[in-house]
Amino acid sequence: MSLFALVDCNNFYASCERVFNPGLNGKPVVVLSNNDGCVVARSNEAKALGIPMGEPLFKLRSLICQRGVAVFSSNYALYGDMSERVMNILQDCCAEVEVYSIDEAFLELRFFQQSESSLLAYGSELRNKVLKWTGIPVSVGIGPTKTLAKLANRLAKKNAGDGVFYLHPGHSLLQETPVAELWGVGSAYQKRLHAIGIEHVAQLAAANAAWMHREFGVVGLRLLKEVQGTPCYGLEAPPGERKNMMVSRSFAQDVYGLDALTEALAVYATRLGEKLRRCRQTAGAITTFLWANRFKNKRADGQSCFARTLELPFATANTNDLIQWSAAAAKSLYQQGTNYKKAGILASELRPAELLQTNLFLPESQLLRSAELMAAVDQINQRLGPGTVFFAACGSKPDFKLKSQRRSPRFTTQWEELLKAK
DNA sequence: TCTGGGGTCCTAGGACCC
DNA sequence: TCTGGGGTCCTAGGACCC
Repeated sequence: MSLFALVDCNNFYASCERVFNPGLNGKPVVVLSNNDGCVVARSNEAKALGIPMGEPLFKLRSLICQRGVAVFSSNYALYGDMSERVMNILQDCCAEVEVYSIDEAFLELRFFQQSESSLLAYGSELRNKVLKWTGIPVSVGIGPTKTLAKLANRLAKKNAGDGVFYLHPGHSLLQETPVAELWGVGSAYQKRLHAIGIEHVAQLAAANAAWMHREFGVVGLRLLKEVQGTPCYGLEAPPGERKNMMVSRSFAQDVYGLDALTEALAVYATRLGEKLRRCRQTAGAITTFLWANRFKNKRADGQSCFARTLELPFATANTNDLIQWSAAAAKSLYQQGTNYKKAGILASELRPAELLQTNLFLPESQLLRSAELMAAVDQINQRLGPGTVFFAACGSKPDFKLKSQRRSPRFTTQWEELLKAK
């Protein structure tokens, strides 16, 4: 029988903040999205106060004051580094690991004694090791498919045990677990399932396969099989070969002018170039997006998303190229009088940077020179801090568009920000 | 006043070809 | 005038995930 474990860090961002600030233990903690807009992580105490995921900060002001909620801006340098430490430990403990997101990983357990007690013991050992070595608490869910392991993880968090749960397909808890708790069931599927009387996971597991296929397509069929204990998904290879790469941000305020939009896009193009070069990829096409403010749309037609895709004459990861083409696309998309709230650039048709692609008008030597220039820029920015060198198109203060007023120090990645003894 | 930033997969429909 | 069947590729949009 196949066996998967899902290891998920508890309230990951909030836990990271606590590792370096133990005074936060037992207190409500929330972490905000970029721009300090919404709540994206909550400690258990914050959840108990009824703070929902995704709630905008402005709706929480009074609660935060009254209950002494600690509020942090996202500190991705810190979270990314802590994540790497956790994942390294998991990879030491198990040969087959898929890092699924910044705070969770699937493990495929092979050659494993499959009694429930030995599985639970293995989970506890993982848990204790990660907690001891990083300070991050994790929960472990184990089951014969990824979907069941994922659900087991939820149950591990909910049922105050020791944070480990093993779920087999016939488990009695499935009779009272709502289908919405399943991985792959969002609000749309939930509504359709409810409409035909399927409320709980056990009811879904008893559904007819042909009928599921007809009603919900292959996605629904796989969901059914997974819930029944037949794996349809294995561990995925690391996303070395990503298909797209995106950089997008909301603006702190609505933007009306083309110049300001172009400047913002230049900043995103810079980030995108860095991301591409870090992964040794080039983009064969880029799509430039502009979004009008969807909460206060001032357009007569109400349209809010505008996009233009450009097939590039040659694949590139050069910041200057990305800036030029995204600016050209923005110019063609721009409409006066629209209040823009967000913009972004998507790189697609990614291919390895080693495959230099030239054409008649672009000799190889020129491509090599441009790659060297970019490498030099990256090196300087790495050594002296991000944004030390940048293109003039980004304006004079490249980071002016992001609000991040409550970020904790980057304890583990910047020497100047090391935790100091008091 | 203030509302995240990424991604993936699947399906349907149109264009085009033999 | 009649107007098949099968395949591929592309795109837009929906649904889901963290």
